[in-house]
Amino acid sequence: MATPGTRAGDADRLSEVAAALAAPVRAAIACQLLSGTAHTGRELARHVGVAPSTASEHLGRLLDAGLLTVEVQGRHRYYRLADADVAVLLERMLTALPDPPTTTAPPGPRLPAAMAFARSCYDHLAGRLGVALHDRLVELDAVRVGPDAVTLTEGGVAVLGGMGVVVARERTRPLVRQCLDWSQRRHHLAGTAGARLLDTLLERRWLQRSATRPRELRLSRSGREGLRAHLGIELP
Amino acid sequence: MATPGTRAGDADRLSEVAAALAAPVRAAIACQLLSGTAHTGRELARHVGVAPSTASEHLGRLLDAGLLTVEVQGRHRYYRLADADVAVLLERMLTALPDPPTTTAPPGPRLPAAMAFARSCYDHLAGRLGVALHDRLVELDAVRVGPDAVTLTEGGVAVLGGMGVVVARERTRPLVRQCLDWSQRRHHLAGTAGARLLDTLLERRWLQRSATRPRELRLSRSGREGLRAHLGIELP
DNA sequence: GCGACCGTTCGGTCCGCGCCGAACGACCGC
DNA sequence: GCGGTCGTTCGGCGCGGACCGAACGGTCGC
Repeated sequence: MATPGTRAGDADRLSEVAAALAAPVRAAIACQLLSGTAHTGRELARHVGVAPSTASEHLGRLLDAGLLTVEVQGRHRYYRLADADVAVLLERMLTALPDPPTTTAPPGPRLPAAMAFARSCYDHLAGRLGVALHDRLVELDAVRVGPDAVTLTEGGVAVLGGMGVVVARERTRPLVRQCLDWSQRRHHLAGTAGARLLDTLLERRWLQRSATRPRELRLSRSGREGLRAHLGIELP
Repeated sequence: MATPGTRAGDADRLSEVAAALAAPVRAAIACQLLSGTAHTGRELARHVGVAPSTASEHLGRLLDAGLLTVEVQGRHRYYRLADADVAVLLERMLTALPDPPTTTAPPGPRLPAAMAFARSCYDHLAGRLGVALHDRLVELDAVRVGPDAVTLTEGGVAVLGGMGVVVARERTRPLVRQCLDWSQRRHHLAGTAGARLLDTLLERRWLQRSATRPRELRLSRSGREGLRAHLGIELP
């Protein structure tokens, strides 16, 4: 299943790694080492602007955390990232992190209190309904979630076809893709198939756009019945 | 370019986010919120086992770091992850982090103390020197790294030719290939070109095999100068 | 061997942080 | 209005971490 359900140990390990990177000096060292090259302690100390003894302590902590490896060569000790996993982790953090420090945006238009049951996300379906559909399609093996890619199965093409959704492979984007729902923090269905699905549901009047907030969607009676008939989903 | 070249600000922001997650309590809160549901401060306090006042401080820090959003509703304050980016970041960290805490591996058969500066890997060059050569050749566009394949460019044939390395296409294997260096966590050059390169360097006495450990190589003075002259590499 | 250098360890200072209990303001239900 | 609940802020305690300079063991070059 897509939702991991983090267990206690995860949080502990997470905090360990985070603590190892919490000091600006250590974060700078890690970034420096991210180039893949090895560096001596003194080089790193000079680069981040601390005394060699201080750098040594930081390097020790990074070693303890398992983020670094040291290689002794003569009177030098070359530090490098422990392995590819660590490099991947840092890269992911660096690419994914930038939440700007939340410059005050609190007033604004005030969110509609409750997350919409169904809403559109770009050109596909999101919200609780989007997640429910995604999960059901996975359950039916219409969409198959692999370690790297998500694919639409033969059966999936048939299931969608039965609902009047015609999917044609496009050059520009994958047939199916998972999109993380901010409100649900679960995946819903994106990609060409996701877009065609939304189109069809709107055409068939299974979904209708709200007059006041065009991104919000309402499930009609026929839509509820249609989804139950075609996919076996019970909706409130 | 493969190496992203992280800048100073990156490291700072990295340490900020890391510091926000460094405390076990905060990491636990973040994991709890990763389910996507909002929680009140007291709920979170109870869940992670601290006093409400303590939780409040932690929540304040997470807010400051931009990882959380709060939504006031009556006398309750519902905390949730700030946005999908944060969820993605946490997910990535949780999936990518597991560097096991470095289970003690010190005893063992004792590696030859220091990783060889240069060593042969089958029939081509590995170790730090192998990686340096590989990187430099990529930099010079002598070797071009594509998404699927690695190719030797026209210029690359010329560069190698200038060093006396004659490469001829063979039936049995690709001209160039990348070989992952276990000690360096970087690629070095393999394939026909890699083999011919090592041959030539040995013939020219730029490299010499160690008497005691034949796979280890020593870079001679002339080798150092030759590599600087032909490839512009500065070696220690 | 003798210096020169590299890196770690040690002692010491200081700041910040995590934790709590108590007090305070905000809000709900009655 | 009045208690009860929720959450924050405030003092206060104690620990751990960050930093440095000085001292110590290893290694290289001569």
